[in-house]
Amino acid sequence: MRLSREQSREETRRKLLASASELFAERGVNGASIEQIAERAGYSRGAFYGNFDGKHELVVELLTRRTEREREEIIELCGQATSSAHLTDLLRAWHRDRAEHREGWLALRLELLLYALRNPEIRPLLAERELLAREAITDGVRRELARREARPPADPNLLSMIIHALEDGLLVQGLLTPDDVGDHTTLDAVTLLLDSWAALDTLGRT
Amino acid sequence: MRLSREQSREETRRKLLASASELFAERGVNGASIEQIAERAGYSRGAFYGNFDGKHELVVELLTRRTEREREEIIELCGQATSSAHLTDLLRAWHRDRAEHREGWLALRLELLLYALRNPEIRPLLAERELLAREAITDGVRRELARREARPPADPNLLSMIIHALEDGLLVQGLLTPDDVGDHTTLDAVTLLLDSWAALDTLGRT
DNA sequence: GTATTCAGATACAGGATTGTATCTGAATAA
DNA sequence: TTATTCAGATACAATCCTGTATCTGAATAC
Repeated sequence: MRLSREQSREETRRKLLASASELFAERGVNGASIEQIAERAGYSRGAFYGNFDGKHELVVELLTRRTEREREEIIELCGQATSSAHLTDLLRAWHRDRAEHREGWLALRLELLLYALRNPEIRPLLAERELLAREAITDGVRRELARREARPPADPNLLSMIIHALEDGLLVQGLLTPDDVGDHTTLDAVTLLLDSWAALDTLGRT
Repeated sequence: MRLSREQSREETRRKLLASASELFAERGVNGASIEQIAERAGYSRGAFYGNFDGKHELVVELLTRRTEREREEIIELCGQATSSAHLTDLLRAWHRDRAEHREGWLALRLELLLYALRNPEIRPLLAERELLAREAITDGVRRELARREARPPADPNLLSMIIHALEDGLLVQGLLTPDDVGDHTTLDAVTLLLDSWAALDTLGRT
């Protein structure tokens, strides 16, 4: 069956965005040329300029769609998590889904961070994703502490900020010193933090 | 006074490396052309190729010198720290020295990380710096826990890994959601962690 | 003081990238 | 069916970047 014009156009945009994601991870936003992006998607440079004003607009669209997709993933992950699911199980599932492409995923994240660093007007697009993730973690931390019959020993937003920041930081350390950071390290660290926060609250109440 | 050839050459290399650092932070390793690097340093492209085989060799040299400089900074910082200095004071001093150029510093760090991601053979050069920093933090954590009359509730290397990773992660979060991460956040977080680790040990011994 | 060496400048050729302008064939509308 | 519109391909001019080859003047060696 032939595609309608609208369908065809959307399909082209989708392929161009997917191709760009790959190439941005491989060669960087600056290192990937329009021609390479179009070619890998199976199109000519003309098709690219017919669908995007330029690389900047493509990046913005990419960020928008990525944030939307991650929102859905987070909602799905938390939705299927009954209150009985451990926070560490959620993190484990989250990391498992990204395990195969970990370096590529990190590369793209760092590239987009740098792009946001140099184009402050798009920072909110990336920030939204961080807020969503942190909110989900805040809920998880609350539940975990409740399970340990402890109350948050500090602002829950600080606690989830710590765990969320830790994920990024450990990803980087795992890249640079793989011998010191295994698959278990993040979970070990989070478990340790939850235990010690529970301990701090327990001790504080005596 | 005229410079000797050797001095002159070293001076040129120094200026080229400094210029490259700036431009890498501003426009990325890929986005900065040899010509721009040479021009900002006050030289021609010929001078660049006379001193470096190409951009790759310059990056390697840059990494080598940066690691060396950071090693000295860490040693100096820890050296002047008598055992009476708090870990948080050291972190405060460390961050203070980088406060003015925080975004540029983060940009360069992320650029070099991405470069290492795509050139695995140079990862050890970046890794060495991470190990140095983590060792210094390990010492600090040990002292802080001792001050609280507690023993490390887990492998001290994991504890320092957490704090070190946290620094990176909070830097990123501070960029994306500045409202949620102030200057005090890192110190708040580290203080909280130290307190809760001490609590966990205390509780574990009862 | 003269010859030599070398740091850095200049010149040039080849290739890559960009953005636009124009062309073609299929999808829509009449 | 025929006319029109539009997605995508092709062609082109302009720019930028790279790497090398050659030139110049100052520092070293004799």
